[in-house]
Order: sequence, then structure tokens, then C-alpha cells
Amino acid sequence: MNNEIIIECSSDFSLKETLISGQCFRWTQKGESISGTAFSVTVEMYRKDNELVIIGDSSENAAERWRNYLDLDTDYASIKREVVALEPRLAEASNRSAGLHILNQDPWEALCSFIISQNNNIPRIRGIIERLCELCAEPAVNGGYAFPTPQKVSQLTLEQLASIGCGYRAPYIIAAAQAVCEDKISFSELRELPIEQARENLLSLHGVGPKVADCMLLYGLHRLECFPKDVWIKRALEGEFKDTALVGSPYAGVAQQYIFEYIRAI
DNA sequence: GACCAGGTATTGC
DNA sequence: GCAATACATGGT
Repeated sequence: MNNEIIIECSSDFSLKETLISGQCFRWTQKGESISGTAFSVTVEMYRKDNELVIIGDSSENAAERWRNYLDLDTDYASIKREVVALEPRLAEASNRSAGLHILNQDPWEALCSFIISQNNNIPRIRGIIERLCELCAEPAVNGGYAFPTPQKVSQLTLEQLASIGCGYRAPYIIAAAQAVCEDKISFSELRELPIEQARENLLSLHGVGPKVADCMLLYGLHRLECFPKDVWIKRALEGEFKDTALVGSPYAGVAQQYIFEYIRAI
């Protein structure tokens, strides 16, 4: 394992806050390093002062790819200042999540993962996703499995999906996969459309409601204005962040992540 | 054994 | 339109 990439990055980035957070489900912390799979490549990453070390990806554009995935070129310090200015009660939560970035995940993986997430808990979501990958994805470079393509998923039977424990969500998963295959859902379109239209588009999928649509747009297409409201966030909006001005701001999604991690940690 | 989890579809008023 | 309810599953 000598294919080591070194990426310069500022102190304003935290691997742990970013990858061990509710926005993704396939990363695991082992001591000081974090390992997982994205773009069909399995890597291990750790932080060393102002350098990020990534082990396991020997492809030519590896550094650029991970730089983009981890969103290292976005100025989160200024985003944080902006949302805290708008909502002073966010000061503590944003400090606790210091260095959290919103990933540039594969949009299909985000859509599928958050369909699975509905009325479900995080450990179980992770388990279902891993079993889905083992069931029908290609082996990843450097071990483990890729995330399965929509083509592969669309061909699964309800029985196969039942066998990995995804419960009543099985038909939703197949419907979403088919919609992507048939280009009824186009991620390149969703990336460009005004947010309300992008949302409408996703809501046409059976099994995708407002929360999953917002998660898909925020985590899969980096639409940072989306503010997914799950049970935890709704609780926060009733209590500690009652009548917040955050919803509707251009970086509401980043604030949402701060609040999500904060509320859950209490 | 009831209750909960990064909700949604369906039904009934 | 809005409030209730069923839905699979596994953990507490």
C-alpha cells in the first residue's frame, strides 16, 4: 500500500466531523484514521498537521477527485460566519462541528441512501446499505464494494431486497433506480433547475417526500440552500432554535448539519 | 412488549 | 387542506 496522496488543507477542515456525520453512511473511524468507499475506490485517510493523507487510490486524478469530494475548495469559515450572523444561537453548535464540510457525494448514492433512511435509525441504515453493496455492486478498487449502479438495483427482485432487511422501502428503491435508468430523473437537470422545480421533480418518485428530496439535493447535488427537516431538526425548531431565520438562507443546509449533530450529541 | 428511528402514502374528515 | 395510521425491521 504505497500509493499515498498528500493534500494540503487548512485547519478549517475536519475529516471526522465531515465523514462521521449524518450526511453519509459508508465511512468508519478506526483510531485516528477513517476508511470507506466512494467512486468505487476504497481508501483510508488521516490528518497530519496541515496535510491530509489518503491511502489506496493510485489513479491519476486522485488528488483532485478527493479534494472535490471533501469540498476542500469551499470557504466554510465564511459560510459559518454568515449563518451564525443570521442565527446567533448557532454559535455553540457550529463550533462543535468545526471543520464540517458538505460532501460532493454521488447523487444516485445519496438518493438511494436517503430513501433507505426514512423512518429508520443510522446503524440500521448503514447495515442495509452495506448489504446492498455486497448484494449487487462491483468490487471496489482496493477492497470492499462500490455502490451499486441504478441499472443493477433496478434489476433486483423484491425478495432480494427483502433479504437485506430494507423492509417496506424495497419498491421505493426499485422505482427510484428505474426512474434514473429511464432518465425520468436526470441529475444533470436537477443540478441546474431552480430549487423548487428540482424538488418537485424528485417528489414525483414513489417513496420520496420532502425530507428525502432535500437530503438528496443537499448531500447529492450540493444544493446548500436545502434544509432537510427530520424528527431531530423538527424538535430543534420547536425548542432551542424556535422561529429561526435560517430556513431560506443560501447556506441553510450547512446550518442544518451543525444543528443535527449538535442535537443528537446532547 | 411497547417505543423509536435522518418519513411517506393513504385514508378519512 | 390537515390529522391519524400503517408500514418492515432491529435495537433499547
